[in-house]
Amino acid sequence: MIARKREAPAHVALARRLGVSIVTGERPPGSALPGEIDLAESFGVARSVIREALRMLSGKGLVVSKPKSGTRIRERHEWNLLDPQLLGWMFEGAAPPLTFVRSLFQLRLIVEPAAAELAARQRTPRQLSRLGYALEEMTSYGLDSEPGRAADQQFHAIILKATSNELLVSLSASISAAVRWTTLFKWRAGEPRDSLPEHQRLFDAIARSDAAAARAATVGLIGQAALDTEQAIAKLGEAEVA
Amino acid sequence: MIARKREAPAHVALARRLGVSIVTGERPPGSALPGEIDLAESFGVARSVIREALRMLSGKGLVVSKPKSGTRIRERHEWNLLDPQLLGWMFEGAAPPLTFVRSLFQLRLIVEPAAAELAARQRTPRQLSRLGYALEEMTSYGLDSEPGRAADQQFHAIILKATSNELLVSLSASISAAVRWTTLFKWRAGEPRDSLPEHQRLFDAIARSDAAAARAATVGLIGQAALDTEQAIAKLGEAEVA
DNA sequence: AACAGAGTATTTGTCTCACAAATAAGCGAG
DNA sequence: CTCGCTTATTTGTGAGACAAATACTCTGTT
Repeated sequence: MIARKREAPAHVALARRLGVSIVTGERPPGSALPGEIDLAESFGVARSVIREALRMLSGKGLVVSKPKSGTRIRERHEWNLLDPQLLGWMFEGAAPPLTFVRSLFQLRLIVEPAAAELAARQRTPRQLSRLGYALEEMTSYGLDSEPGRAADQQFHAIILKATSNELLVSLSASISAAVRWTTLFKWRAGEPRDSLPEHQRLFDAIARSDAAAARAATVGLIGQAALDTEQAIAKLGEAEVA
Repeated sequence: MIARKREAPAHVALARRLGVSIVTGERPPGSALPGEIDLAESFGVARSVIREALRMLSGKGLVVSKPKSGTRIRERHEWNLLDPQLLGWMFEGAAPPLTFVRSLFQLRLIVEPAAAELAARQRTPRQLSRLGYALEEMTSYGLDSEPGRAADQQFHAIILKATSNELLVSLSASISAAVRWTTLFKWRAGEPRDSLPEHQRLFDAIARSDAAAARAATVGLIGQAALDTEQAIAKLGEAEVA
């Protein structure tokens, strides 16, 4: 059972519902949302709840409100796409557009190999040891188990932290929120290839502070994930059509 | 004259004030904000305004509210550092910490050269022509003028768009919000070196679809900016101490 | 008929008050 | 001293009213 938060406050739940309906394209950019009074009525909550939800969305650049003209959905390029919540919302409905998934993996291929290089150069012995422990856990539990996936997240989080660049950490936190969903897709479409050997290679490279090898291993890891994910989406796409 | 918005709504202004006081470290992570009633009183607004401002901040991961325990400032690594507004707030007070500026330029050195490579490969003739126009304007107005700086922004925005990767666009939009402030610092500390030759090199590389040269030119551009900015901060730091 | 201006209606923005729900802290029993 | 209950405080939600801004309409003028 997923450790679902018992119950989010109404304004948070509302922001999610509205946010999902926007990022999935159900409500297109340029269009106007119903007035706050109408929204409150149709969702069965007070106007204050609606307003607080809208403020969260406007903070992410999704909407803009003006007196008399109402609340309109902003153009997609004005959205704060790197917001972790927003990225998560992208994967709430069906599979996201293929172009978006490709953009995501392209960004990963730019950022994460560079991060691995930095980590290989700057990691402390303590970080290396924690990295080894995470790798052990991944190996023993396997990527198809919950603790195994948690160890995987941990593994990559430690690498990021080792870069000692808080912007990189923040960026990858956003990305991994989305990656988590692509991983889910992969498993839903069938057992993907085993990524443990590549993880092992990455660990070894970081252990001997070999930046070039760390980069290569990361590129391999992401390239493999990109392939598997594309195939999974294609497969699930067929299933949906059928 | 800067096209300053006449007057932001109270909740937006409030979010900014509180946000700045948080990201500048004035209110440290872990500490609790005053209660909503107290905040409303001290700022002379209604509680609803306070709440809407807090919802914006919580959407950016800055704070978390719980009944009875109040609203607490979250740990820095939980912040959504890539939020453009948040990044802007970092530069509102005095100069930001040197480590942060270094992280920023390190991230630029990872992302923007890769983007330049992609742009060199994928740019359309139309984009190349617009790029040339922006370069012309930069040359004629000079980087020390407002229209010149606007053309500079435009120049880099076109390159990003040419990557046809919306996540890269979003990321660089965030970054450039911050870069704008570093540029200001540079000019305040004295006339920086002329970056037009490097811009010209970058344009030429993109024009002949030479990805490697585009990367090299971008690395040069950012490296130069990083140096100038560090010197500027050091200089201004001296001035402040004196 | 085209246009400019004032007026109006609608929508968000702000304020007030009230109560519900959750929970941290204090209190008391064992 | 520990555990469980009570309670007080704080956020969460609700209802209603008025203010402010502005898109729209309607009128009067050219």
